[in-house]
Amino acid sequence: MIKKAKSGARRGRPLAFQRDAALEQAMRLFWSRGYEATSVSDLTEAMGISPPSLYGTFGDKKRLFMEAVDRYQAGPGEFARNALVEEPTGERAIRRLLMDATECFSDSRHPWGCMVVLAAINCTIESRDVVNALEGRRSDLEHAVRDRIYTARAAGEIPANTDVDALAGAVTASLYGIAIKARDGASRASLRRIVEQVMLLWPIRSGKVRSRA
Amino acid sequence: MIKKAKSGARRGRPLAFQRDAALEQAMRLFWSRGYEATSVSDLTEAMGISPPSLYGTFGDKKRLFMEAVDRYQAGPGEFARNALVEEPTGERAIRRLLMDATECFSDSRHPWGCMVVLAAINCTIESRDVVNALEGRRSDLEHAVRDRIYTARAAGEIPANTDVDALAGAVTASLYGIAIKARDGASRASLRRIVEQVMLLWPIRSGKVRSRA
DNA sequence: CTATTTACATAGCGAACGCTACAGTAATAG
DNA sequence: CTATTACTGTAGCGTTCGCTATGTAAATAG
Repeated sequence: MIKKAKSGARRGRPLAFQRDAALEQAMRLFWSRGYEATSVSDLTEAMGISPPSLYGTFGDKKRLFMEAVDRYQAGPGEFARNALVEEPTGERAIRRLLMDATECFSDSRHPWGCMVVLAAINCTIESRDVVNALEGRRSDLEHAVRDRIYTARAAGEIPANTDVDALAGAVTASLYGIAIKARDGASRASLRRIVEQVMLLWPIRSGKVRSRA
Repeated sequence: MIKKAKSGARRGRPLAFQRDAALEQAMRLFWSRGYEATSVSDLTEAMGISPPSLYGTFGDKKRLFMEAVDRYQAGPGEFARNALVEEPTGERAIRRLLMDATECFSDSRHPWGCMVVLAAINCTIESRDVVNALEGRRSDLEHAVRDRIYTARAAGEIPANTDVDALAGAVTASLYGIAIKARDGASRASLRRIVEQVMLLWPIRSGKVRSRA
């Protein structure tokens, strides 16, 4: 087992690879293929290290995946938290969430789609931990979206009788659907137009929920 | 190799199992776990047959999966085509599509979510055929939804300047998102409310696209 | 220097993968 | 009956899976 040192000169032979760069490659592989479809030999090859180095540095395949998910959410997936926190109104926050998701999910510089949505859909029972972990991340997002819309309603931005849960559900469902469409190769322009369409759901302030024609 | 006979008395030893019932079990397994995460031994156990019987009757794992997808679309997934064909107006067709999808995807009598959306997300490169096949099915659905909305627009049900592609994209993205939420265990009631929310996107007839508040 | 610590490289573990060879069994054809 | 055809059960093929035992190399500690 390879131990970690906090700082200064570490006792033994130093790592012959950059931990961050190797983790980045693992993230990309897990992102594009998913947890179980990415084999340890796929990983070692992409990371440029041997199996004992992988296990010594990252524990095992499962912990490497979890760390890759953390890296995803702190890196390419950072847009979600930013959008919900940095925008002054609920509408701008949700619009930016969906628009930035569209940009990220269709960025040609990395795999298409959302790692949190797509990386652990098809798993055997042995990988239940991983499935539950990503399910938890999705649940966290849904709660954050709901909270942001509640805040907007409390601020009087939308009618008091707005069904916040349903609106948040529609927003996150759209996000998941956009992730799948991006994975399928949908153009960025088409995804943007979908976002514009979804944003028409945002309630008007007049206090009356729009009814059907 | 086991050959097929069209009718009448077949020459050799008869099948010791019901082909349809075995295929049904295979469909359920592929539906709940996905293509690669379902092993041939999982399949033979659930189908109650031995590997040579599976290979003799269905070809190989890939062809069995394809046939299971056909069975899914002709059975539990039949709602999609029905909704688009049987309803008199575009709005009722889309509403029924999403509502029936919600019922199907959260039906406790079979696996949650949509097989076409979820059964081949995480695959290795060797299963590219399977991935492309499901991608094609999704593309077919999107075209059908688009066509149905075009028809509605041509019939004057919605404004002539409606962005049909974007609307169809939003509908199918919602459908995919609902599939993922159902897989995650979302309640049927919450999904229904999401559908109601999404249906607020349906354009009004007055000829003026709704603007934001 | 030696001792200790840590990481690397090779090589391979047991198990599961998709799939099939082989022998036997149950039907029809004549 | 025998011959032919078709399916079944057992047993195992070669490969890959996640993971690790073993021995060596490269750093610090004293």
